[in-house]
Amino acid sequence: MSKCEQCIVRQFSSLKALNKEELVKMAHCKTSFTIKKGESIFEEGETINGIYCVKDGICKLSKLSANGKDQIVKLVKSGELLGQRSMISEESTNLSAIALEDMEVCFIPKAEILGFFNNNNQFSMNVMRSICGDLKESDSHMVSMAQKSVKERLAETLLYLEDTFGKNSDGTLYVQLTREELAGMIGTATESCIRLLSDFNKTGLIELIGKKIILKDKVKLKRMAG
Amino acid sequence: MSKCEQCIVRQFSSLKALNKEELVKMAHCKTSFTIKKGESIFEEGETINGIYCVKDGICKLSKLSANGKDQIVKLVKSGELLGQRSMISEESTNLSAIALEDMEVCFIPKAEILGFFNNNNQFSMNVMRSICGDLKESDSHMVSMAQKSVKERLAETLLYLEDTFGKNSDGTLYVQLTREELAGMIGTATESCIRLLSDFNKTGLIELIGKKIILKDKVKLKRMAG
DNA sequence: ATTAAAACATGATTTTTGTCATAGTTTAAA
DNA sequence: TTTAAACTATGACAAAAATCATGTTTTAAT
Repeated sequence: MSKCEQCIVRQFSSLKALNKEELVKMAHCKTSFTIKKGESIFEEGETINGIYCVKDGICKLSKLSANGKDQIVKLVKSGELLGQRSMISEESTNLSAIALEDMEVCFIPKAEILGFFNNNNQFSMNVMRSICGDLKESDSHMVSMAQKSVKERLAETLLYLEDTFGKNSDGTLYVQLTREELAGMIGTATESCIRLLSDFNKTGLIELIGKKIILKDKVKLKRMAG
Repeated sequence: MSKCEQCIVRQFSSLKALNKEELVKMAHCKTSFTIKKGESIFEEGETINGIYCVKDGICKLSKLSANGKDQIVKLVKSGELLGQRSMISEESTNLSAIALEDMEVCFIPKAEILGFFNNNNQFSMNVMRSICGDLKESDSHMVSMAQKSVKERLAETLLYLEDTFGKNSDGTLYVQLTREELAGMIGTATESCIRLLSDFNKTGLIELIGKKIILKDKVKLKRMAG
């Protein structure tokens, strides 16, 4: 059992408000495990009695839509928490969390977190702020979906991916999504997504190296994203 | 200055957790006012130092999109609170609140609410739950926008309007939205919205009486909404 | 190394949706 | 009460996006 004190999650998430004593308590009740690429941390509809800390790796939060397609609602990277909403609402999860690469996560039982809520106002406020941030993001995401064209959404999403997850030394986007997953992020058919990537490639906005993507003209991409 | 004890907002919102003493405190610092149909309670980008209680009336929360259209993110009715997210995030509002009918609202200053946060855990949990509910709703709304056709979204929205706000004695939907606003809810062009309403009318799903709408076949509408 | 499955790609076609134009109707203000 | 502005409605057309078909490439399993 490792300590939580130096954990990346502690540095970046609501957990930063916890004191030494609380961190020790948490270290004692947490369970750590690894998730292989493609495996799920939890699935839509599942009941989870606690929250997950993402120590390493990236996962997608997705929701199955009525037409059978997976819509990706959000990507989550190391340092962030998962499952806060379900825990607080005392409901089953409305999203599935699936690893996009191998991951290391810790599970903290609900009782522990609720204890922190009662004794540490700063922690409660942090959690509230984090959820409020998600809400704002989700609302603005919703407006994009409703009002922007697929082309605009693709440009927007490519910029988001580079800004949030960075790029490899060869300049390609770090997050490796399949075309189907990228289509699932922007809410379109896989073929439409592929076709637009092809267009972007031809017009010099991006460069495709196999299935990897380099953003070549971020200024134009930004203008296109609106 | 009226008491808050019997107020509808106290019955239905997070405020239900407040005790008598806290309610008295709140009654002393609140300011009540009326908002005429079409007027705004606050506008996107404004800083609001507190929250609003909706005592009477319905308003729309909308966001101006890049293409100049107003996307309606949510409708809020009496008994609900407004502005929680902005207050907690300590940011300006990301949405405008505009009255769809004459309204009565109260404003509670931020300091007061933060005081309740510190002394009343149940209240904090209620606020968290309420925001978590908004988040879940927003995520699922986003998936609808991304994955459903305009026709499906219209059917879905009409059902939502009747279920949430009810109907008049003549069977027409209680909330009176213009076609432009309805289009703004489902994320489409006004003309497309009007055209589809016309189709729904011709196929007996709904009946149009002037600009009022009656849902005639909710079963088929549900099936269509998917 | 071979092979099946998954992922990528592109063309052809249809459906959906947006835009522009025009006209009738309702609403609210002078 | 009249008059302008806002709203509703519909047609014609253009643009955007989905679907279906087909073929290639990549990946992973045997």
